[in-house]
Amino acid sequence: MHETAAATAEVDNSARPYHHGALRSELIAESLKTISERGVAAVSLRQLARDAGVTPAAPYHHFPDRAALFAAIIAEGHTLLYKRLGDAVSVAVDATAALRDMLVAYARFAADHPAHMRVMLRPEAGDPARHPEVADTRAVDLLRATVVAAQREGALPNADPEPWVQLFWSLAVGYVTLWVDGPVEARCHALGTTPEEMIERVGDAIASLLRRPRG
Amino acid sequence: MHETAAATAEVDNSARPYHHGALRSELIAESLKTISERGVAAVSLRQLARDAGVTPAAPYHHFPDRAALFAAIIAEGHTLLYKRLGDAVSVAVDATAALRDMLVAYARFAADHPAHMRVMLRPEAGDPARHPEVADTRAVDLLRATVVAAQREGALPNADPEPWVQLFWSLAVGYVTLWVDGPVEARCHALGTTPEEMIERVGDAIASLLRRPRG
DNA sequence: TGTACATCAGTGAACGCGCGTTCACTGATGTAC
DNA sequence: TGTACATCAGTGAACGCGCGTTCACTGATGTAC
Repeated sequence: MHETAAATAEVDNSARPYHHGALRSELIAESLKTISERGVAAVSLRQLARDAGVTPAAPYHHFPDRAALFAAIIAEGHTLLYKRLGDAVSVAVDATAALRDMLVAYARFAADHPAHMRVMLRPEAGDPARHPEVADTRAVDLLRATVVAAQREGALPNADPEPWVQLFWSLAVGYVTLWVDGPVEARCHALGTTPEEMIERVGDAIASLLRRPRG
Repeated sequence: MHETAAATAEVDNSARPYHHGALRSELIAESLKTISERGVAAVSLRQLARDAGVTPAAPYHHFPDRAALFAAIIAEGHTLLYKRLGDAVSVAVDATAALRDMLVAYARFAADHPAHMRVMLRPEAGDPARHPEVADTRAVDLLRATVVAAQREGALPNADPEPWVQLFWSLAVGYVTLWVDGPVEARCHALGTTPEEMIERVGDAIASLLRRPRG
């Protein structure tokens, strides 16, 4: 076993190809792992290079600087999130249900991709001035369309949709902010529930207001 | 003028007392300035010491480590915020108005104390495990009392108040998250309004739902 | 199918930097008698 | 009122560290003919 292990280690070392082959995607994967475990601030290109078994200068062939890495993660996050929200809207029975389900889908996205979410909540990490893809508006455009649909259905007043857009957007962002690094986890535990269940109830609460019978 | 300035500089140097006199509060003040201008990550005890004209070791007589500084800022922020929310509640005509005005007051607090707000949105910076004052519940307790009052007034359904507490809390946190480092400023500008005005409209929107005539 | 060559994606060493924190110390302050 | 002494809040030097980034380089890959 000893010789075999030594031989294997030797072979592994000599067999390591000069070109990594998928360094860019591995750097992103390592970043996400670090962010989940120790936060955005703990990410360094040198550490990522070490994790990938590569020289400190190698990442610079894929990302011009640290902010570019974060910008790539944010862009990827926007695409994943937009997909989730689109799926939620497409199966909803009406616009009120769509708004409720978008909220829940947003929180589930955060639960399934906490590292993406953490970076998305710190857009300045991606240097938006130099990386405009950080300011992706697809999700909020979809939200606006859904708000307008709710207005047409009479669930929301027929006034300027923008305050409603801002309301639902803020609600989703606030919930995940309080969840990923804040007190929601502990609070839900103290209340005998879970963050996953709590966001459903919050969604039910706001939906109940939209559906309230009125004269 | 030359000699005077030189003399003054000399006097200033020799007149500088061995004891600073108010180092702790100056360190906090310098932190807040740095956070407003360059973000939480830019704060370092060495730089603060330099700003205060003091040796790098001096701050350690007031804060055992960097996290303790942030914990102190968070605690101060909680007290300032709680005062604002209490004032808002105390002048509101009914519970619906109180909920609306708490939301607006929360946003105004963030506008007036952006540095406090930024740190409060990153509770992990204050190492909550070692500094329990970071998890201050006065604001959310006041919110819960107001939600219960709204239920008594018939503005909200008489069910579990906690989802409503979570809803208003998330709404406030989300709005300021999107404001202090996010896209709300640019978005409001594009819409021909301001973040200060937008939060009023969001407050009106949610209040209109609570007041909606119903049969 | 073979070869020349451009390009790509690594290496390895080095740069300068600022950071958090500790240490033994000392000047200034305040308190007990 | 004066003095001894404990305590407080500074000094200045040093520690080890990891970071982002740049540089001249070279091995591997892929493409045009």
